[in-house]
Amino acid sequence: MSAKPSQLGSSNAATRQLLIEAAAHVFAERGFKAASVREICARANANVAAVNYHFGDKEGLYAEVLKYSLRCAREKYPPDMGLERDASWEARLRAFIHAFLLRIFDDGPQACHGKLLSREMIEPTNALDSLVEEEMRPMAHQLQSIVRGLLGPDAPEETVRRSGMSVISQIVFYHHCRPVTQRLYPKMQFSQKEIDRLADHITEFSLAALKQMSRNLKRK
Amino acid sequence: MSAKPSQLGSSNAATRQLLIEAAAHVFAERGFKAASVREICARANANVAAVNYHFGDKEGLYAEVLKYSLRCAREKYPPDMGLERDASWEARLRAFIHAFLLRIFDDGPQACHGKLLSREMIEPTNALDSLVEEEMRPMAHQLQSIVRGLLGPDAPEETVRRSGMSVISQIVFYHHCRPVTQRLYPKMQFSQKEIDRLADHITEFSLAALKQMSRNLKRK
Amino acid sequence: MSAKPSQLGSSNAATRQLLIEAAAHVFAERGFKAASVREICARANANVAAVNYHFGDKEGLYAEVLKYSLRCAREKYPPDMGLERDASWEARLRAFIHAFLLRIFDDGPQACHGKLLSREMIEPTNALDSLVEEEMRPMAHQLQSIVRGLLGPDAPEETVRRSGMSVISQIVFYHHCRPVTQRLYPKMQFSQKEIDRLADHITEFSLAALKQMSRNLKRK
Amino acid sequence: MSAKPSQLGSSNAATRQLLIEAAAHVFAERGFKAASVREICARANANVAAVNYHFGDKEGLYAEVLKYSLRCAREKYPPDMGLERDASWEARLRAFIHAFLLRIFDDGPQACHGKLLSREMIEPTNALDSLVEEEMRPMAHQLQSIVRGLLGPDAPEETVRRSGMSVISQIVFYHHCRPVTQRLYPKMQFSQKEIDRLADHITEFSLAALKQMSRNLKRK
DNA sequence: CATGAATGAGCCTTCATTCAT
DNA sequence: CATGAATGAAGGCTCATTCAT
Repeated sequence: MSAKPSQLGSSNAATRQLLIEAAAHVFAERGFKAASVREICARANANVAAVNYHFGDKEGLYAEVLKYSLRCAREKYPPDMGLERDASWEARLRAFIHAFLLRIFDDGPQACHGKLLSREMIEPTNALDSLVEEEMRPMAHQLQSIVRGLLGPDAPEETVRRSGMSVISQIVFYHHCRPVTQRLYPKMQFSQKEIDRLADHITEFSLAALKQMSRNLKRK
Repeated sequence: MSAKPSQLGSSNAATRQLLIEAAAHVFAERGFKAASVREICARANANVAAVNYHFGDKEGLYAEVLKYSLRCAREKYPPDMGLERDASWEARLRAFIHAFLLRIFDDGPQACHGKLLSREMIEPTNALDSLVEEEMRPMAHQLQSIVRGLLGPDAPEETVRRSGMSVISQIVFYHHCRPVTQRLYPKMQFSQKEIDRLADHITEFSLAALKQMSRNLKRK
Repeated sequence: MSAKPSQLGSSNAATRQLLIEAAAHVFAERGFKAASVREICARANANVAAVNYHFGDKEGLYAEVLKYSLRCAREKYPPDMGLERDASWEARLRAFIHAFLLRIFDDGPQACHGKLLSREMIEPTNALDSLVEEEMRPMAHQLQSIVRGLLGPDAPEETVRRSGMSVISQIVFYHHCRPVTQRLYPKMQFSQKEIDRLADHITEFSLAALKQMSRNLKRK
Repeated sequence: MSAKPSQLGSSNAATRQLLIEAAAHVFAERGFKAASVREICARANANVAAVNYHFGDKEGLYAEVLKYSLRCAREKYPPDMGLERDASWEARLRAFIHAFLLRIFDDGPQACHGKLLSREMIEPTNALDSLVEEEMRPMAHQLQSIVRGLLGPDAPEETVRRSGMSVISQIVFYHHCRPVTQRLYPKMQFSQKEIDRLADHITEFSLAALKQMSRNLKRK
């Protein structure tokens, strides 16, 4: 309830958490190098030395931020996407796309998952390795099984893999290239509704492609 | 008369150019903030004060680098892509995709256009506005005319626009998410041949989607 | 009832002692300023705040370390050096030199007396005053009485005092200038045997000087 | 004439020199670790960044200080000590002792050679290696030839070496243990006159020892 | 009583920039 | 015109110390 967390009993964990959330914001906004420990601590109402005390150094804090950001994203958008067991491939694809879009565009004050990942793409840190294994590979598998379901059992593995990437690329694009798309089409806003429409389009485009490709495969 | 004459008479312009090329490299590799004027000058065999002398300040140099990088990319990969006037839409799409991929993956010492753009996506500078108008909007128009050619005249404008983005997203993806794809599939190398195959897949996927969508439109 | 009980009942005094011994080592190795309370506490398996709790502050700990180090040295090398009452002046001189050498080169884990004193020479603290009175003055008197015994009753007081310092200086030298002597003569090791030989030489040199000076005095 | 050296043409070299002299003082007074770049720069009327600009870092400055301090000592107290070629061994010994004492007690504002060396004894840095080779080994040789001259050709090499150290130790002692001697004998001041008397005593003591030892050798 | 958490001053270093030459 | 020298702000980090528990 008070501004200074030191009055609460759990001030240790509380300060730690505040630091992580503040850092997520600052790292997302400025990048690792340009982010300053001082700014992060100021946002968290903590002392300059708090980062070194709790996380060893700036890098340690960053690693913790990435972990936390991933955990948040997973909790908020669980990998099964709340689908029924017997959902059709089409429904699964739509759900996957929709959930991924939401996850990536979530700028909630606690995570900034999308922005942090975008920065990892440009300047990968050691944290990326585990991130790929823990988060991205499972999702890639999930998507590939959907794609295979749609392409049929005769599709070569490579086609499945590449088509999966074609689907994901469309999702990621709107986040990554937002500065360009917003300049190209200023009317475009990423409201909840717009994201829904986006999901519709990506699903439609991808389904069309996959169905047609499936048909092409049978023809051969 | 001085002890250290600047090699040649044209050293002024030459130094300027060397600075820009060195800076392109460093900005691409480290980002604007983390790039240091000292490193740039060292690479260009120039004095520490040279940047401020030639470009006013670090930002001025950065703007010049972006301009130069765009100019290089345009010269190397001209917008018409060397197509004949009467080429089919399919051929045009393939050419567009292929040229774009090449352009984005060109890490030539003089440009680093792809990496610089990637960084602009995450932290847009003032330079992005003109970049969008001069480079991206024309390309977007070009692509949209191709897409419209494939979707047919009845397709709503928005569908054309979004489908264009679906095509571009697939191209951009492999560059932007390279750190992830390389970790997911370590065998994947972006050799010339691989880029060709990539272009084939993106073209195939996109054509399949567009044709199927065109069919869907007619059915209605 | 607490989760981490402090091992034993006597942990208070035990921790104190552990701190002193750890501090002796660290202060000797790094010097007062460069020694960090954290390192000392870590070596003593104690909390960071333990130093301030037990000794007020870093300086308080240091003072206690010096006291302890002196006490240890005294116990191990008692001032009478185990000589018989009726030993000759020559024997006394030899015993004094030998005992002093041993004391100064003792790097036992509990004392580091020599190194600590060396540092006091360079940056005297308040503790030095009492150290001089309690330790050095008695030893100086002891040595001077030996020297007077050898120089004879006619020797002026100042000659006695200075000759005493000439003796002590030879002893101290090998400890203080060890880094240099070891570089000059790499073979030189301060084994027990070597220290014995050292004592022999210093005794021989000093006795020769004192006898000759005594003869010179009588001649006048 | 002005406080700010930037008005002089040679401000670069001037600032450098001022920094070295200020640093010599501060390093001698506080030791390497405890000395602060800020204090050094303040004393030299220079900016905090000046040290890094001129010497790379604190260690670089320290190395330069040691070099400079050695050069000063050499210029002021040249190794030949201004003796005539045919001087007797006794005269040479006296000159050596006197010159060494002066050198070690010189607290001139430019060098602080003695104090810096004392600190090197306690915490040797990389610089000590070359210092030993360039300065101490030549002096040790010089002294040993004098000692051999006095002990005669029959003296074993080791006796010569150790006797040399016995001489040097007496010289060094008064500087190194000054805090103790001054507390033991507060009247003792290291005025020019006192240093002369010190030289007399050390010479007398050493000559007495060497002559007596030479006699002992012959007797055998 | 004894301690884990938190503090703020201080450290060295790097930086883009400016100035006199 | 072009540059080497110098600047001061800001960076991350370590430190001895304090305080509530």
